[in-house]
Amino acid sequence: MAYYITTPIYYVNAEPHIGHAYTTVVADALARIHRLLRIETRFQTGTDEHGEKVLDAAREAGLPVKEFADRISGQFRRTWDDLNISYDAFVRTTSPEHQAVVQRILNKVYNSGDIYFGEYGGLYCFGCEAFYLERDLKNGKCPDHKVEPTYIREENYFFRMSRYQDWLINYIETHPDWIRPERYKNEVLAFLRDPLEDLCISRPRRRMEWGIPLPFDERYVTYVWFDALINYLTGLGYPDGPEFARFWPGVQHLIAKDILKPHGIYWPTMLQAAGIEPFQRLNVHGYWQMAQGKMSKSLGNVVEPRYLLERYGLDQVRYFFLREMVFGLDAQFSEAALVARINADLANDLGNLFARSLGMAFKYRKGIVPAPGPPDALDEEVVLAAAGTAEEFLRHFPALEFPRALAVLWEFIGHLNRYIVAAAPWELAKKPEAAGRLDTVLYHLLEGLRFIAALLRPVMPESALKMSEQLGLGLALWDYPLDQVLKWGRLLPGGALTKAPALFPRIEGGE
RNA sequence: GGCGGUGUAGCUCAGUCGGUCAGAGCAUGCGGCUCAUAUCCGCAGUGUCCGGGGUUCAAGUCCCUGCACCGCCA
Repeated sequence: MAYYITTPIYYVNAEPHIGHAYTTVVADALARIHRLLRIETRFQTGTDEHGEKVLDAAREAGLPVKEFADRISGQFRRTWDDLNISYDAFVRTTSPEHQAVVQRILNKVYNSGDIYFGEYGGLYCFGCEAFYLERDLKNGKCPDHKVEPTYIREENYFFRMSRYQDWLINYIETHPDWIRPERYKNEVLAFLRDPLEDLCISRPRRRMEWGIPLPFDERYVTYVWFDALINYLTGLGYPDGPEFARFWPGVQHLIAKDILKPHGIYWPTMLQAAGIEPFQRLNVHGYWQMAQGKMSKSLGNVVEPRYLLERYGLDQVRYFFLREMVFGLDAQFSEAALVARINADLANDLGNLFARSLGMAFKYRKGIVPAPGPPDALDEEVVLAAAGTAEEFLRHFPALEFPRALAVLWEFIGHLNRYIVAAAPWELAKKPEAAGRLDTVLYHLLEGLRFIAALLRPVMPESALKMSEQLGLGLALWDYPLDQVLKWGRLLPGGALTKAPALFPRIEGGE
């Protein structure tokens, strides 16, 4: 059993923003939890570097296009490193390996007769890199770029996508979970109710040179989407790499809703034409809506991941992303909401629980993990709740139900906070005859915290590690597969706890 | 213009097959504890479940219709 998760390769015409960061954090969390479950995992991201828009952006920046692409690609990579993204492969479409795979696929499809040479004339928007019909324009201008398109007539190569329309419809209908959530599956099906056009997959070099040359006609370069989608194969060393054999077609693609069409229509038909099995699943998520309206560069409300990290902390941001957005739906983003989550969930609920538990262990037991005595009803409830939490969390999380999984975990955090009040260790500490009882309560608290840390690893890797260290756990125990880590009683009495600053400091002062 | 979707407490949202469904968290107010990051625990709310009509013994939950917002396609 193997698990292959991908993000889109990000287009280097602009710097990373919160939307890219969300997709990538989700992919990372999924990769991490599968690794912890000891499922062989491959996680790939990268950058998409060809095409007109990159050329334009480079020109605007006054840099040679390759240098510009290098720079932005590097920014993405650094941002992911800053976000603690555990990718196994970072594919760049300008790499020789990728170019070779693209050309190989082009040849294959060309030779099988699904690419033909033809002429097309129409209104072309350079910003969109797409042709428009008269009726699509708003006041004669491109609806996206507000620019009048140019009439161009040119000869190009076309991919016979239309030929695969019926196959695709049938495939979607016979694989109900192939595109999820359902809403996006319906959108693709709705689109397929109309006849599917063939896809223009070339650009004449004399007009646009920044792309991968067609292997069968040097006068043309490859249309950027046809080039980009193939990255999912490149990273696996298609066609002969051992990774390809192991991880394809068991791939989970992760995308935002704006690129549903290329992934839901171009990509599967391309694979089919190339004689490659379809991907396993397309997972589509929504947008972060900015409180001030749609995020756009011109409005100046683009939130940079780096800013959030520096100001609020890495794990805080990762937690927020997963807790706040239901996968597949849009969510509101505001710094106020982020601060509210940090203070309520991380500082008050979890951070404070951790601090008070360790605090009491130090105050009453010199920072040594005590040996538990026989449990009473209260303690047994904790053990039961821990097992139930782990079971539910591990069910929801890989199913992309992050808010639900985290809510379940926070239920348990609340349970432990209430357990403290009910058991009142400070009262027990006053009575020498209650020493055994106090040991038991403290042990249950610390062991409960170990469960929490273990489950939080995919979401907040650094904080989970800090918790683990402060609980005095050796890495040997930490590295067991998750299902073994999540057995009650693995925290060994006699272990030495460590004091440390607050895990998640409160953020004071309003916005 | 065609087809999704959404509209539930101040805010963000749960509400599976129509019958404790009128809920959770946050924010607010009051009370309690003191181990803790002025944290934690308990209690308290408030809602024309978008409007109107209908089906039913019974409707946020089904049907029709109107409005608002959003998305996809044209």
